[in-house]
This record gives sequence, C-alpha cells and structure tokens, in this order.
Amino acid sequence: MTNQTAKVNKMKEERTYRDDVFDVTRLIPAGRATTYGHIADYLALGSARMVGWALNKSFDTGYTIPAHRVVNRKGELSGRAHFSPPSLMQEKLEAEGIKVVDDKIVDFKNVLWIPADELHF
DNA sequence: GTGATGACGCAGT
DNA sequence: GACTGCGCCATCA
Repeated sequence: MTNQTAKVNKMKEERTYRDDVFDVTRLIPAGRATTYGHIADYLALGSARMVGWALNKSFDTGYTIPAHRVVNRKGELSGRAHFSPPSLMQEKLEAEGIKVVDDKIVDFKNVLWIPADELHF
C-alpha cells in the first residue's frame, strides 16, 4: 500500500465537502450539465472555487465522477485542461448529446441542470 | 504561521 | 457586452 493509497483511504473515511460535491455531480443526468456556482450554492460552500478544487482532487482520490458535466457559468469547458487528453471532456459531452463548439456548450441554458431546482431542495 | 494558488462568480466600469 | 478587480475558502510550499 502506497502513501497515496493510505491518503485516499483516509479521505474516504472522513466525509468532507468534497464528498458532497462528488455526490451532487453524480446526480447530474446524462445529456445535462451544471455550473460550479450552482453546486456551490446548493451545498452552501460559499465559493465556486471550492467546487472546482474538489473536482480537481477527485482525479487524485480515484473517484470516477462525471466531472465533464460541470462547467463554469458561461458554459465554457474551463476544466478540460485537467482531462487527459483535454479533448476527452468535449468528447464525453458530445457522446451524451451535448453539442460543444469552441470549448463552449451550445444552447447552454437548455441543458443546464440546477440541483437546487431539480432536487426540490 | 504566512503568502501564493486555483476546473469561479459577481459588481463595477 | 467585454474587461477588470475583488472575494471566496481550502490546500500547498
């Protein structure tokens, strides 16, 4: 067991705001997308940066979550650089029926999924 | 302990 | 509508 694995196990034991972010992200239905701000608002994180930070660490923790369905408020794939290859994010979105042009979701408001509204919380 | 950084958002111009 | 500056909070060097 590597230090990395031990670190992951520790993170799995302790439930932090990251787990909440992962949980909400997994609830996003295929073909839809949401924003960092809406997730931050739904979880009352106080800052959208925390959501992006949590998703960034999600790769390190080994969690497999549809992070490609989370974009910034303009519908831009601002997190694509953290995928390997970066084009993977767009490919996954297009595979789910979401059209992406110039690293931006086409008709974003139509595919926007708001947790606070959809989950009736 | 302190300063810098980050997959962002909002208000002001 | 586009650009800039500031705030947000956790993590890392």
